[in-house]
Amino acid sequence: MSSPVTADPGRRLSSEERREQILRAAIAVFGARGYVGATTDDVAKAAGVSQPYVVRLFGSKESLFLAALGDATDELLRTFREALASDDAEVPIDKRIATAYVDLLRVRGLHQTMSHAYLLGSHPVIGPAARRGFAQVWRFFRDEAGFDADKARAFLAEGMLINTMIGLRLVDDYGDDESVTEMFRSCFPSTLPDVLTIVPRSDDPW
Amino acid sequence: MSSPVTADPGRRLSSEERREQILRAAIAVFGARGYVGATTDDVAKAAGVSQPYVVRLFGSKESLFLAALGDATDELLRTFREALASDDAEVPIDKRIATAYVDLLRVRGLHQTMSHAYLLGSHPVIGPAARRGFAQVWRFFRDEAGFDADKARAFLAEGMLINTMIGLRLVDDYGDDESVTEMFRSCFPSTLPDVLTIVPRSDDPW
DNA sequence: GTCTATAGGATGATAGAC
DNA sequence: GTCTATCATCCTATAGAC
Repeated sequence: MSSPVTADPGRRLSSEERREQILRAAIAVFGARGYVGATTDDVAKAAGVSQPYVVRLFGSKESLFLAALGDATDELLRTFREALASDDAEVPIDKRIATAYVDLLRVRGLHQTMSHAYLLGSHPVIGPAARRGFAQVWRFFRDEAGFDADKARAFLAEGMLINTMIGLRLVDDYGDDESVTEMFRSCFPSTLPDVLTIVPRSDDPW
Repeated sequence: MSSPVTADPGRRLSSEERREQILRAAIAVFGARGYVGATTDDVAKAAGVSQPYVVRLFGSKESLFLAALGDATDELLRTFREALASDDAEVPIDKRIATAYVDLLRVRGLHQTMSHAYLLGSHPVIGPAARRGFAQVWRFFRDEAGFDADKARAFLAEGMLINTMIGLRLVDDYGDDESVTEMFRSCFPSTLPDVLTIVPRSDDPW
């Protein structure tokens, strides 16, 4: 089936295992449909559980989204820190972080769940959480990676553009000309191996 | 009241005038809440008309969103072309376009309506429209402004970062430290006059 | 730990009057 | 050109059994 993260739907798991599983599904589903557009039933189906159980475990759709956003942000920062720590003298720091960011596309919906949150700044609950998460990333670049403000800004900007191209599902549907292909290529350095195999397509609902 | 675009709510207007008025409201509302999150009643209230009338004029919520997206994209390109044409030798092309982009923040929700659309790539109707609109902007940079691919990409990236900071409503609520203030400043060159007066705040619902 | 059944509240769209 | 009234659908959340 099309569920992105289902693992042995029939089994009885610990609450902790289920949480993880549902969070994965939530990131995929929220990423594709957004906070309001995604239903708790979408998430439940993707995780292979019932809709009321999702609500039961997380309390509300809002809490579920906050948990998914927190999880995505944590995973992003963890991956960045790994890239920073892997003291590969061959490859400069910024290059390693950029590669890590693109590799993270394997986690379906991660970039887009964050992007959706970043667009909801006027939401009374999600807004503040989104601002906190975004600030965490900024501080990583400044304090941990050692970028100056300009470098950090440029880096973040490229990241937001990547998120946009991913959200647009730009890969296989580029209207009536080739300029979009050029655009897409110029965003993903050709040195990166299999980008095209991990980028979500327009016919992929999640 | 809080309606962003209400003009003489009681008057009887031509269909064309009403369309314009409702489109303005739709851009503001969709920008703040997203395609799914915004209701046709939100738009109606912001425009000072009844909810069924909004649906009547545009056929459906989906068509209304497509119209709003098209309108926003048109206005963006028109503004860019104006900036390009104003042959001000003092200021280089890219600087003029950047300034025009920031000035467009006066049109509430314009940047964010586009950003929301760009996140809905897997939507069967909105996805293709969003890809077309984005490609139009890319082609403007390449074919009309004369940027090379690298320059166009960098420019687009900075734009997406600006959209993000606007969507986050980052201006007046920056959590627990000053790093966010720094981040915000580094995105908006201080040469720009009154950015802070036209940027939407976190307590502004639209 | 997990499900079925369902209440209750929006919300998009239609019918029809003025 | 514009409104009021209303239907039908969808969706979150709760109740309660196993």
